[in-house]
Amino acid sequence: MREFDQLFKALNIVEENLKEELLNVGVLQTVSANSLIVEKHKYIKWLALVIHGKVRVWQENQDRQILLYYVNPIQTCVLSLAAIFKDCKSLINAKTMEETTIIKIPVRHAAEWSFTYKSWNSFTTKSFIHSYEDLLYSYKDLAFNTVNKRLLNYIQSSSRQNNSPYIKLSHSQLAKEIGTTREVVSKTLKQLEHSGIVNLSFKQIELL
Amino acid sequence: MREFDQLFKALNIVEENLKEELLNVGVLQTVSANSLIVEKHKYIKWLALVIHGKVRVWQENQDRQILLYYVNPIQTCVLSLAAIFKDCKSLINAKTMEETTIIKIPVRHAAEWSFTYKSWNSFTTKSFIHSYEDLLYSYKDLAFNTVNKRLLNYIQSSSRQNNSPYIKLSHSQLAKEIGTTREVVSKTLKQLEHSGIVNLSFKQIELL
DNA sequence: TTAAACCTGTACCTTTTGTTACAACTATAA
DNA sequence: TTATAGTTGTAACAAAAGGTACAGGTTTAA
Repeated sequence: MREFDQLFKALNIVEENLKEELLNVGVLQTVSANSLIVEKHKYIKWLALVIHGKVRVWQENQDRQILLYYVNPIQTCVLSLAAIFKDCKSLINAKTMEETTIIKIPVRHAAEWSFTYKSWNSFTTKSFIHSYEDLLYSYKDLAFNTVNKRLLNYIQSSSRQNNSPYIKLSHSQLAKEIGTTREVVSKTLKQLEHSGIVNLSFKQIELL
Repeated sequence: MREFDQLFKALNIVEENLKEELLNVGVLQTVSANSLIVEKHKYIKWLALVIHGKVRVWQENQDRQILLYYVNPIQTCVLSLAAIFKDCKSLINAKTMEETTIIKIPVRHAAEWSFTYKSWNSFTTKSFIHSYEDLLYSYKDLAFNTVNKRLLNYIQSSSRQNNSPYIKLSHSQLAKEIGTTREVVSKTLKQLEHSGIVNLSFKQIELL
């Protein structure tokens, strides 16, 4: 299975026993775009590891949303990880952004392995730490920066990550990334355009 | 050593080898009130476990602050934990609120043990999860609630935790808990008082 | 080609939050 | 007792963010 080999390589899994266990209990699955794969308040039964594709993880409140993070290939949703160990309900939502290939692992195994296999332990620990620090950064951003600054931060980091000056999102999508409303994003983007920082066009922002 | 026994009990440490290692490398220390024990941008060399006392952990930006959490006895600062595994600089600040007894453990041991000892693995994992979920809650609160609501949330949870209707903090201290300014807290508290939700007196808020 | 759905811009207004400036109050230690 | 350091209250204003309403643009698919 090519996908499992990719997984082993990405997570630096060298233990033959762990490879075998993963092949035994892991379920390879392709999920179409825009599928809710983790839902708030529901129990998590599987740990999903993304092989190809992209998953968006967010929190919501009525009609507003705020992004937590994206899960890119060979990462995992740390919220799933948390739920494994606590056997509790999800605090977040996760949806595929495009057709996504995942390997699903029943939660109880994922918990056991963190003690049995060094590479798995290292993977779960790193996932937690990375997610925690990421959230810490977002928290500070939200606490001390204005929408203007947060929007610019988002655009800059998005541009950096995609290695492109073009951000292909509508204003309402952007609003749901940074936790505000569409109108505020439209106004703020116009300000940024007048300041010569971005160029605006239909469903696209160019970072100058 | 009474303090070490308390630690073993609180963390459900049963492995004799781990107990021995902790006794060997752990350093028992009493820190006076208002000491900075973790400083932003500095390397973390010790993992501190609080036995008695209380430690405040926060983020800051110029003259503003926002609380992350308090470390109460037999918990640990998860930020220290994170730094252990990454050998990196602290993203936060931590200060003792009162005279505090801690057991300090050199970071490299804390990392090794998470694979060697089941109870240690369980402790570190639970610490991460708890901290992550806590931060997730705070993030959502900050993203979607007004100062009024966040202040009330803070007062209510503080009252619940201390099992007392009295919150003994000045307005400027409260401002540094919820990430705003003193004037805003004063005004908001007055609103809450007029609504019959609290009684205000010098350095004290009574939750009705 | 046309309807429907979604996107963008913006005027106007409200609410929330932050800032400045001052006056008065309280606790504490010399 | 009295200075002093910190606390509280608040008016007046400014800036940031949110809400309403509507006009007009773009895309897509029937």
